[in-house]
Parts: sequence; structure tokens; C-alpha cells
Amino acid sequence: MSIDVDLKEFSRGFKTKKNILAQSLALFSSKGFKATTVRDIANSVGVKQSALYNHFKNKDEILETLVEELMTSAIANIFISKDNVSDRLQGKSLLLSISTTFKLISFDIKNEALFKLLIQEIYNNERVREIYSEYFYQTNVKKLSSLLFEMMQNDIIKSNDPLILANEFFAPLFFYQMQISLFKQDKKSTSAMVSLFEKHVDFFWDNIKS
Amino acid sequence: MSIDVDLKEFSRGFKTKKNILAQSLALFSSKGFKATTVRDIANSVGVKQSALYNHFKNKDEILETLVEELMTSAIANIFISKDNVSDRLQGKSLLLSISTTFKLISFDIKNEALFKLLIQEIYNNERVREIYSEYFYQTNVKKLSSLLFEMMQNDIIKSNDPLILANEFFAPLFFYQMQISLFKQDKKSTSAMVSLFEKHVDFFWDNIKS
DNA sequence: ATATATAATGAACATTTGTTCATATAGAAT
DNA sequence: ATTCTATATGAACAAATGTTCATTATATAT
Repeated sequence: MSIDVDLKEFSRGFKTKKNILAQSLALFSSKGFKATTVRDIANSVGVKQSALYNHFKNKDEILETLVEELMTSAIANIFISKDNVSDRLQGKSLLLSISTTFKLISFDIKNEALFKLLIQEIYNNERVREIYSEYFYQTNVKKLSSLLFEMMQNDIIKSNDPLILANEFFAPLFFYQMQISLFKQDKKSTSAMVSLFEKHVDFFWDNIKS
Repeated sequence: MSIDVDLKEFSRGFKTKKNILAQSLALFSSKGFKATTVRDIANSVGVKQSALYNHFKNKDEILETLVEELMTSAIANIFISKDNVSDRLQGKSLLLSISTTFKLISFDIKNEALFKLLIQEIYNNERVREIYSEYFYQTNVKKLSSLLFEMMQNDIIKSNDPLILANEFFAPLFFYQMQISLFKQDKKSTSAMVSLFEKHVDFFWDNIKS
């Protein structure tokens, strides 16, 4: 067996394809999909428009590819990211870990772009809504619900509807993430937002602990 | 003095102008501004495209007019709406009143359209961001903060950072409003969402009451 | 009833936009 | 070095889009 597998990842074509996606994400997230032209994309990539069609069937397929990336993005896998969450940690530490992960994601450039894409296309694109609902919302709420339910069984927290609690926990995190992206859009300072993630956990934990 | 003031509100032109705005709001909020064509608008209004230009300088001016409507919309004036809020009521009743107003707004058709317009244009339109930040966010958060601060003075609730509390109170309301608009988009049932507004107040009040 | 101001129409326009395709070029395999 | 495949280019296209304007129709005031 020889080792010279012709890995596509190093081919010229693969590099431009990756570049097209990166530049498109940047453009779609800042101007919106409809307002971005294929000429915009080509210019950003440093290539003529016709070259794009060697890598994607059309403009829509570029969006579709990016939209599918949402599934593998950070928020969709917030419970998988890092080793800590939901394994070793318990109680408040667990919640703090989730919140901190959320905070880091909110300040991550790539993720910020995906988030803005999500928000801007969620009403126009059914697939985006599907992914948001299934992978962003439901997965995380269900997972947290069951963790909270466990804590109730172990008398670590007060008895309550776990689904309501999970919503109450995530809503501010989502809200803060949105606020951060809006502040950045206007180049406002986001330093005051940093502490909000921990303060939320403090507030939340005080309410649910037994 | 005669009474036959020529009220513009009853003129033919005023009616179509109002209609153009109504149809444009419906279209912008469902397809997005950029994806809506002047032919779309004209068709919805039941008029030829050229007629639009008797009432608005161009397509942008239609959007601008709608955007300014955001300021006089319900969320921007949540504390003014109804007689109850912040006047007679105190403590939990006050919070419940705000939350209920928010719920009613979330289910109001006109407001839902404005909300969707806001969300879709907030990253592209600086004026939208300005209005959101000033009239939606800051006004309400400051007002609630000061009300909460009063409650702290009167030992009705525990001492805490009023700004944090205001954020924690509004974030889930905003989140639920967004969820409702998304559910409606997919024609999913929103009946389960109704109770969330009250449950949020229960949860929140339990945490802050002394 | 006639004149006047207001609003709607039809047709056209210059741009912009997404896409195609024949041709040229570069990189990899032989 | 030559062949072959993958990628990039240039030019062109049809369709869509925002806007204009001369003309016609409609309502209101005289």
C-alpha cells in the first residue's frame, strides 16, 4: 500500500472552493444573501465570476452549502464541545460551563458570521428554520432539561418544569449573543457584555438551587 | 369658519398610499426588502408599478417610512400602552402586566410583521439598529430598571443590579416573541407558547422577591 | 358643466444580475 | 515531454429590476 493518496484537500480546486465559501459567508452575513451578487463573491475570491460555476451549480448552492455548515457549527454542538460539559461537572459548575462556552462562541468570528446568516435568512429559508429548530433549539433544550431533571432527582435543585427552566436558561444567552453581534456591527465596545454570561448563571442558579 | 376641511385622510391618494405601506410591510416582512420587487408591491396593491412613484420617491423611501413606524409601534411604547403599567400596579402584578402586554403584542398581526421586518433588516439597515437600540432596548430596560430599583428601596424585592435584572426579565420575552413568529411561519401551533409569558414572570418573581 | 389638480397607465429605458459556453491555461499523470 | 483532466477566462445572453415620463383618467372645486 502506497501512501500517496491524492487528497483533494490539497488540490487547487479545493482551495478555491473553500475560499468561495469563506468569502460568501462573509458577504452573506454582512449584506444578506439576496443583496450579494456573484460578482461580489468573485471579486472577494480574486477570480472571475464564471469560475464560481466550476465549483457550484449556482448561487443558491453556495448558500445551501453554508446553511448545512450550521449543523456542524458550535452552537448546534454546544454540549459536545469541550470535554467538560455534562460529563464531570454538576450543578452550577455545569451551567457555568455551558454559559462560558456560549460566550466564547458569541465572540468567535466564524460563528458570529454563521449566526448573522442564520438570523437574516431564518424567515426566508425553510431549511435554516429547520436547522435552527432541530439542532440549535430542541437538541440543546432537551439535553439541558434532562440534566436539570437529574439534578431535581438528586435534590440539588428545586422541583420545577425542566423545559421551562431550560428555556429560561437559554433565552438570555441567545439574547446576549444577538446583542454582541449588533454591538460589533456598529463597532461599539462589547466589553460590558462579557460579564453578563456569568451574572446570568448566578441569577439563574440562585433561583433554582434547593 | 366652515367645517369642510379637506382632510387628506379621505382622499383617494391617501388611501392608496396607506395601502402601499400595508402591502409593502406584508411583503418585506415575509420575503425581505431586497427580494421584494416594486412589481410585487404594485400587484398586491392592485395598481401598476409606475403609480407607486406618485406616492413615494422610490422603493427605499417606502422602507424608510415603514422603519420609522417601528418607533410608534407597540414594543417601543410598551410602558405607555394600557393605563395599568407602572402606574397603579406594583411588584409582581406590574411585571405580569408587562409580560402580558408583550404576549399580546407578539400575537398581534401588524406587530408581528414589524418584528420580522426589524429582524431581517437589522444587520443591513443602520437606522433599524438605531431604533431597536434606542426605542426598543434602552428605553424599556431603563424604565424597568428604575421601577425595580424603587422596589428594592421599598424592600419588595432583594437588592441586586437593576440593569441585570431588567435584562433577565426582557430576554425571555424577546426570545418567546421570536419563537412565536417562527412557529407561525411554519404554521405550527403556538398554543403552548401562551403560558410561557406567565410562567416566566412566576420564575422571575420567585428569584427577586424578598 | 367646465376647469383644475391629483392619481393611474403604458411603454420604454438603462442597469444589474445570474448563468452559459467556447476557449485558454495550468497541474498531474503517463 | 506529452497527454489529459481540472480549473480559469472573456464575452455574451436573456431576464429581472428600479425608475422615468408623456399621456390618460378620475375626482374635486368653481
